[in-house]
Amino acid sequence: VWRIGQLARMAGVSDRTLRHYDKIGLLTPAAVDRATGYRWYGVAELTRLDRIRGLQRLGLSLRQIAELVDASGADVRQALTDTVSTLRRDIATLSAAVDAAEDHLAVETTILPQETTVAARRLRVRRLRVADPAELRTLCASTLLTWLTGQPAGGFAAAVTTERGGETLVLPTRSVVRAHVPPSGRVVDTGRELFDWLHRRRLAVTGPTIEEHLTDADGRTTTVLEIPVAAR
Amino acid sequence: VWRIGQLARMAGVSDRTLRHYDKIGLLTPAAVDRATGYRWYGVAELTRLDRIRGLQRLGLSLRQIAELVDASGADVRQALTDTVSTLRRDIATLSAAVDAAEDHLAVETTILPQETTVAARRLRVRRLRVADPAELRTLCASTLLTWLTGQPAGGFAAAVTTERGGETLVLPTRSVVRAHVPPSGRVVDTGRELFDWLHRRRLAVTGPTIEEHLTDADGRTTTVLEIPVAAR
DNA sequence: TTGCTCCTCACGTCACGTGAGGTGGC
DNA sequence: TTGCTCCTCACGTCACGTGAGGTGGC
Repeated sequence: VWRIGQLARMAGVSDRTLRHYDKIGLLTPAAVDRATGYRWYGVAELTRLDRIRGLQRLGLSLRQIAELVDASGADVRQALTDTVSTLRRDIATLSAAVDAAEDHLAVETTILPQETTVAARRLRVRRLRVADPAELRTLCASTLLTWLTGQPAGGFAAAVTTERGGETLVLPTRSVVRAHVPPSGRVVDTGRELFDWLHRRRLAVTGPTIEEHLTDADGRTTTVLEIPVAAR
Repeated sequence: VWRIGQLARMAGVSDRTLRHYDKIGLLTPAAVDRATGYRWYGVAELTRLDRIRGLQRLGLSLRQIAELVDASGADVRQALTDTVSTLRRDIATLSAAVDAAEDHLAVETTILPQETTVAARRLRVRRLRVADPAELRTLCASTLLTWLTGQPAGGFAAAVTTERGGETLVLPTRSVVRAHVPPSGRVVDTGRELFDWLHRRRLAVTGPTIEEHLTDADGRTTTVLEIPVAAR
């Protein structure tokens, strides 16, 4: 009684959508002209299409809808409960991106810190005290630890890894925030930006900052900062 | 200096991800062994990968990142501003689905109303007054109009379409809420559920409800209710 | 020799949009 | 004859995940 375009206009969908539903077996025309391939739809198909679109507005996928379109209200409820959880997770993921983007827009920085969990780690270190941040550059071990919770000011505790002697330091599995020092950047500046980043997110420093110096065969070098944190 | 699996572990991504970035030209290995095809990565690639992942956490697509990974902070800001808008729209879409789903879960109903805008429409009608909703069934025109803002109680105004005579009624382009009467349902019950639905969303009725009776060649029939609305 | 790691295809995901190239009905 | 509508492929979208089938290095 209706051709594909008429049904499409009535229901507010595209004809391509109806062909897609036909292809996946979700909405089969009442009849198909053998000679021309024209699809013909009736009231039953309009009703079914309205239900399909209604369920889709509730966030269900076509795969779920295919199982639910002829099911009971109870089955729909069950599926909806699951779907709402999924949707909330998706929203949380997008919201996290928006928050991170707006923070980055607001703060004139180039670092892009990452929150992650790292495995336990055992280090052999030699402890020392540093009077001024400039001294750190002279130490320049591959792995350098500092006990700071913000801007270095006055003397502070530090440690460098060592082959023999020293003491063994065990860092447990922990949440950390990690950032690379940009190619053009200085470690102290990056450290400051990173502490600022933590403060804006109300994260507390829970242990030593690790400063890892990496060098490859081409002599290229980079520095990674890693601060253990906990929500405050 | 590092093989694909080592870089992957350092950066917290899968080796498959690194092969994907190689394929799309986003992150090319420092060297590839001609004989074995093994990919080798150095510090420059680690730095680049960290930036790629950082930009990804801000919601940028790999296509955008490919253009921005070597760009200035200003270019990144511009792209982020655009992306935040897109992300907000996506969040709004998902939130609308969650809201609709939770409403449906809360309310023990089978209708799945749809908000849409419809074009202007011209009808030739004969007006009448109805004493009781039961009379509507006896009128049973293909298009029936009622002036109600909630449950029918006592007499109310109505109209039916007519071939000749009567008056011309012009309905302007308008926002409407539309719902199908379920196969097993009664029109009056569906009307009540639909008015409840409007009230929960704080929508006001702004004109006559249209009750459209559709019949096809197989004699199957359905009824569609359409109420013009405005935000309150 | 045995694990572990690496390699290259190539399909699948989700719901269609968008041509390309051709035909039916008024 | 001219629009309008319909048809069937078939690729593209997004960022990889997941086998299948085979090989390199300790």
